[in-house]
Amino acid sequence: MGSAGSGRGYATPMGEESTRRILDAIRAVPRGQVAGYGEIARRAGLPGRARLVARVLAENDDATLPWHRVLRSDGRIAFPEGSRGWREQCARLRAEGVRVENGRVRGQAAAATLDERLWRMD
DNA sequence: GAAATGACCAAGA
DNA sequence: GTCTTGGCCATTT
Repeated sequence: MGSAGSGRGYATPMGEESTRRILDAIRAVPRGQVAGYGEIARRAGLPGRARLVARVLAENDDATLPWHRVLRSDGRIAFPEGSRGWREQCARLRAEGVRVENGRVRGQAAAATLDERLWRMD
């Protein structure tokens, strides 16, 4: 593949390639299911870069992106309780049939199941 | 160029 | 169950 960037080898310092993959992975989450940052990062080909996923979400402008389906590994919402995004995510998850209890999502099993169900690499 | 920050994660107490 | 520590990486100051 041609170097999209100028002669500098890493002209693409994880700008669009990784970001695009992360967004793609998030979009791959089915409705009513949830995934963790680590899972998304791993699926995007960036193991250990969960923080990058968080940053991408914070910068994203896509209303069609199911960002509300992305939670912490504990199954908790990443936003501070009472915050705008917190309530938004909570409401949206509930609307999709996800059981949310006081900011905590009951469905860790769902996330684990997701791994087997959606991205199972035979 | 170094320090601080951030929608994080795993392990230990 | 909760809190703390160390570690990750990219952007900002």
